[in-house]
Amino acid sequence: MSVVEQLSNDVGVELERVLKALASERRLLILEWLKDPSAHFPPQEHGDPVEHGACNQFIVDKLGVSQPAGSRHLKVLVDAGLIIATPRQGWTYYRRDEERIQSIASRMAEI
Amino acid sequence: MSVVEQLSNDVGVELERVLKALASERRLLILEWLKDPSAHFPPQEHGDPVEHGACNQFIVDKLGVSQPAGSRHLKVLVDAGLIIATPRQGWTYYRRDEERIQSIASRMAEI
DNA sequence: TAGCTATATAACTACCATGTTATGTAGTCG
DNA sequence: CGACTACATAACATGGTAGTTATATAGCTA
Repeated sequence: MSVVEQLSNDVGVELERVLKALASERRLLILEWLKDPSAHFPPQEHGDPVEHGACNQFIVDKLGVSQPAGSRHLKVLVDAGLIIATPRQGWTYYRRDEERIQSIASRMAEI
Repeated sequence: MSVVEQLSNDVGVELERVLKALASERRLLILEWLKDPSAHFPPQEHGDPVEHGACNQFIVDKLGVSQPAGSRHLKVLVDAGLIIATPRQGWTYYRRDEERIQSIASRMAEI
């Protein structure tokens, strides 16, 4: 199947959006950090870093941008389906959607 | 090797640029068409479509944008290393850099 | 309830991407 | 040489991206 024909697939439809989401050094860093939250962020009092991911605040701090700017980067990644947000006890935790990321990586092999 | 560490590689250094180049429906179409120039463009009087690719004019026409707009899309792809330009007898032919594209696809598997 | 914290949203600014038309440049051909 | 063609570049308009500060919302906690 051609890349263009894939534009009618669930992933293919979103291909341009996903690529736009990935085309940012800061968002690539976020995805990298989320591969191993415990290694990149301070210990969390609530929420298991492995199960739920890292909280917004830690990510924003590490990015070195304002809280709204970091929050929007995370939203872009969520909207592209690359990460999953889990609101919990006033915090929001983010983790990679590995299945979806893998699916996108497969499509990229056919670009 | 992590994605971030790859930022010191030849491909990794360019990862953001490549993703920005790919994050455009029009440029994805160009790459798709160049997979098989003979199937997507009229016969060329000069230049072998398989060896040198399709000429600027055909691509621009098929995109349906102005000549400068199409020309710039092609330049973005060239600058990202995704296609190769071959000036010849007043025309410029473009073909995919399959080796480079494959290299990028491999890196994407580690995103 | 009152106040604190975490996150999201609004409003604004600056910059980049992409489109256009106009023009420059290089090669072809009569 | 002069006209034509192919492509690149310049100049400009416009929309989207990404940053900021200010403000709203929601959940703890005393």
